Amino acid sequence: MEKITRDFFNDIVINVAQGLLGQTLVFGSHKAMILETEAYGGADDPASHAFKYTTRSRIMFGPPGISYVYFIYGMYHCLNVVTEAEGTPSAVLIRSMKLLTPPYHLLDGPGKICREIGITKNHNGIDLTTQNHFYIEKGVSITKFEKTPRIGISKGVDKLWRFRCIEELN
DNA sequence: CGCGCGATTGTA
DNA sequence: ACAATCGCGCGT
Repeated sequence: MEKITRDFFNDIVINVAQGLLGQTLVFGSHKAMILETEAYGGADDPASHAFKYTTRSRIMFGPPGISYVYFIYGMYHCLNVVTEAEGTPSAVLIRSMKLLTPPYHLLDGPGKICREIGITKNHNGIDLTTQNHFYIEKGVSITKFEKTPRIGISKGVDKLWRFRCIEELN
């Protein structure tokens, strides 16, 4: 299959968030189709970790195509992919996927995704465009998806930056 | 160094 | 509606 290149991620974050729907995440022996994403920006987005530059968010200020994995609520990890040019902070949070490898079920929620396939902070800062065990490959074309406010945030609720496939959800 | 909170989830 | 659970970010 065809690995997605840096050019794809070097685009405005909402384009990448939409474009990732239907693509396939490869992580070791696991494969899964991306069904739901959220876009997070920089100084213009108070909901984003990159609203300010910190030791944690600095990865979002770096080059596109790099993984951003953070630990939250004392027990969950969340997987993102950095987008836009270096110096323009943004990332796409992967919220739900359908496993294409056993046990083939729906991974509905960013914490569940990382728990099930074993993504941790050890996988933070990895260049997904140069790896052979952790990358995103071209999947199916998605036409029907909805745009809604992002989940679990208190600021920036006005932005419709959550993208979710309408079918495929079973 | 101490403290409050969070891009979540499972249970009640 | 709420507890679990702890690293991060910020103030002192």
